Amino acid sequence: MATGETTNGKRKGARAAARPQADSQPRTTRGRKTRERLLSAARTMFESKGFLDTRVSDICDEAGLAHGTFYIYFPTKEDIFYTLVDEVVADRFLLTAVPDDFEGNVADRFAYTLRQYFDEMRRAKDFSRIVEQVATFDEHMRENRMAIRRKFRGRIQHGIERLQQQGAADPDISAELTAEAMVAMINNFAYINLILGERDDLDLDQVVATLTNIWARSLSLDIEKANANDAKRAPKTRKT
Amino acid sequence: MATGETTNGKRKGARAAARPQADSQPRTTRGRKTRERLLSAARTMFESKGFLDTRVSDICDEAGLAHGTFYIYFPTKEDIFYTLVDEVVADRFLLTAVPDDFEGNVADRFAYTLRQYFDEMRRAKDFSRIVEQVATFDEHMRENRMAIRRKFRGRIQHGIERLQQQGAADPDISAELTAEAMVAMINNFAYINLILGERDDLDLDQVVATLTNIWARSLSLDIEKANANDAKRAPKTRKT
Amino acid sequence: MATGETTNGKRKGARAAARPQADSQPRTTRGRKTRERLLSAARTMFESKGFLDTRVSDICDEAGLAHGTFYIYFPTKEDIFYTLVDEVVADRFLLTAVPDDFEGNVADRFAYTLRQYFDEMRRAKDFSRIVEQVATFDEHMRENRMAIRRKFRGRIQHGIERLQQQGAADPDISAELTAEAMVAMINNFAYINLILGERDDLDLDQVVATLTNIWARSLSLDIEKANANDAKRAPKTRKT
Amino acid sequence: MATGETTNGKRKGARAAARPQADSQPRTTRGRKTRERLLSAARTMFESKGFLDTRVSDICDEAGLAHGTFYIYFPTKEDIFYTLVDEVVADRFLLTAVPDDFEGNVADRFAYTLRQYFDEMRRAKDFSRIVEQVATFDEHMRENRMAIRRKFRGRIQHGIERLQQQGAADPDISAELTAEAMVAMINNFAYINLILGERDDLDLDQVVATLTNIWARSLSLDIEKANANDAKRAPKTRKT
DNA sequence: TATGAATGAGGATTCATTCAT
DNA sequence: AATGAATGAATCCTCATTCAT
Repeated sequence: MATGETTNGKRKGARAAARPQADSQPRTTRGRKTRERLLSAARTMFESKGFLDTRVSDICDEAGLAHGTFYIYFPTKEDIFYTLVDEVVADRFLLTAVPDDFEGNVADRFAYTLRQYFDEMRRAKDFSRIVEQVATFDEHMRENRMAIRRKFRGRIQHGIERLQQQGAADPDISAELTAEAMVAMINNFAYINLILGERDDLDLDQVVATLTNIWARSLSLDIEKANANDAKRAPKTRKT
Repeated sequence: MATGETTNGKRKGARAAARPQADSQPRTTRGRKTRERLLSAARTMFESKGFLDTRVSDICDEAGLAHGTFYIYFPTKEDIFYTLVDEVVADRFLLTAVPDDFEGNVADRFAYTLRQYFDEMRRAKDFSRIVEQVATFDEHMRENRMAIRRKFRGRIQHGIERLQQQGAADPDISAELTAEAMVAMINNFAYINLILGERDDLDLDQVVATLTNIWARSLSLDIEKANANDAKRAPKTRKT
Repeated sequence: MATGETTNGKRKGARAAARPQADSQPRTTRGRKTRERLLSAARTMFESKGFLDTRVSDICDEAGLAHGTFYIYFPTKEDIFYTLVDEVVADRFLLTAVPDDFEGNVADRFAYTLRQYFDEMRRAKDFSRIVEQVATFDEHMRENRMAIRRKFRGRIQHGIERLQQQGAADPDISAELTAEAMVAMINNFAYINLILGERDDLDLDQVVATLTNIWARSLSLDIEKANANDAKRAPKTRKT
Repeated sequence: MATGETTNGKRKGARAAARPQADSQPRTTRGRKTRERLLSAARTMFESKGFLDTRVSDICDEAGLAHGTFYIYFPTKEDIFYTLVDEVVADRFLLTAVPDDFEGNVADRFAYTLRQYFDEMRRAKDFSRIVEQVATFDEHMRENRMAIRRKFRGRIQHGIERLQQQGAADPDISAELTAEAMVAMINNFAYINLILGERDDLDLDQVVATLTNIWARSLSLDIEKANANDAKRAPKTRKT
């Protein structure tokens, strides 16, 4: 025992020490499967009981594994949650990209993106609710959410600025604040109505049309001008 | 998290047994003062540590009272929180009412309300954050929040419908969905920017102007027509 | 929850946070009694099972208290041990002081001190064994032991130096190394024979005589000269 | 700590069930090498983290082997430690033997032995510290230590008795107690100063001289007489 | 009312050891 | 022989809540 070691050494030392190999990638197929089982069970439990009410043992029970097994793969409950988020949510932003061969004007594109986003939210409804929950007390998760939001806002802001440059949108409005407002509107609309499911009877087509309309009007969007520019910018998508 | 779940589950099995008189109004002056001290201490602690991290003993320590004293006044930690919410947040909705003698058109009125709301949010910034946190896992709190939101949305929706009837707003838009979108926009804008303080440098005047503009444009608001009607409806505010 | 709070907040935060009031002095008689019961039970358990094998719950069971009660009074098992050591061992050094009216020469004084020390070791035999155990892995305890040892050695060294100045001891030996050797001899003799009880049949009188003799001879002590000086130094003890 | 207790109790209830062939000598070269790697890794870990803080998995990691491999060679952590002790410490006693052709009187011989012992202690400083640690809670180890000590003491006692018979040492002192005291002095001096390294600046030559002097004086050793006898006893070392 | 001591269910985590491959 | 996944008993510690005074 190195002089200057921790006090007791037995428990304390062990506890403080770097976690063994937890979170390491399993080396065998069996291990990989077990890890998957844990992730799947964790998602099930988080979605049904929430993050706070889910115990590590709940996850293990659900996965049909001993308690100790959990710690071979994940150091804490937080970690398995982060991993889930990365796998489930991370690429959500990418999903909303408009395909290259998309046919339609700038408003159609906005509507398309919106629809993608809403569909994804509906799909991952339960998990998304938990993500929001965790973000209210977990700094790490909050930052994660904010980063995605900033990206999202940046994209909208950038779109507005381009339209302004094209003379297709009111040059006097603040692209930044308007974008911020649009993100707030979209996110919260989805959270309240799709995730919390406050109103299950919503017609998503109508919703998308309404929000797209708000967006267009708030910019005083001139679709003709925008279209003209679009055509010039990406002629390849127009090739017969 | 199954809707209707307990708050956080930690003490699930805890004795929910016969509580003496907890939560009853204290009969003596001294008792009333103690209750106030607890409420004040609770708010301080909730705001600084969050709901989950605040222990009943933290509240008592902050209030300079023995742990047991707490239960004379409140049966659980949740209860003191609800009480606080009722006292702090309850009348938030009322605060946004436009005074009778308000001078200005319908957009000014919207802007005024918005400003009131934002100011209040800024004022109760810390507490509001905790309310949002609790609403993500506490059914009771969530319902509370939704009720306020529904009221808020109803007011906006009603306003839109009236403007439509007056021929001052596009009759083809869905007043309901548009109102829902506006509430989402306003609430989330305030939450992210004022409560979480993502951007502390915001010029509230500009924000209010931007959001009001979005609202107006999304309705294709015709202020002249709206004004005319307003004048007829409430001539008393125009007297002098 | 202050922005920038810890990650999860629920468990982690709590665990990392400053322990509540543990280790505070109990305010009531009942509390003081309970603390005493815990200390007494801890000593019993430590002595019978050793430090490592004693569980906090063992102590509580022995004391007839609930597990949680322990943590009202002591933050960890280490702490209750330190407290015990302070109460049981701390003044061991003082115990070996020779009384003011002691009759006898310098060798008698040495023998007296030795006897005191041995008696005390025998008395606290079981606890002393545990102290030695803990000192092998607990830095805090080790330092505690070393400090006492340094004091002890200092006293012996000082005694040798004085005798050398008086011309009563060989001036050519290293007072420091000789003192160190004497302490090693005394401590280890006591540890092996009295604490571990390797040989229960020891005649302490003979042991004290033997060790005193070794000490005297190793200094080439001249008792006559030492006595003469002693008489001069402390005539009051000689006043008939 | 009840004598005969398990080492540390942690895994008391652990399955002490049928161990396959553990501890058997490996039959292949590869097996022998693996066993060596484990022993070497174990020593490294024990020396750096102490016995209690060293996990079986630490040893395996250090050895670059899978955790399961350990149990092919050693049934428990204790066992690999005992094996190490046997290999590292066992012959320590032998090392202190004075060579046949040693030139010098009886005090020189004592000094030589002492020096050998101190050198060896310094060499195996880290491991020795751990051995002392384990001896405080492991009955098996304690007995091991005591056996060595008894041998050591026996040798010194025997030496004293012979000198007394030769008329070279005070016949009135207890050879047994004096020997016990000398062993205590030597062991503890080495433990505190060489193993714990309380004082790193020690001049070993001076230390050996001082302790040898103490030994000689405590016997009232008459070197001349002792030499004379020595010469008679072992004339062969004088041949040439 | 107020106090503060006592309770004990509850959950996280570790790690020696076994086992299937 | 070697691997590394799986096990689960064991222990620590917290804190909401009750109770005796």
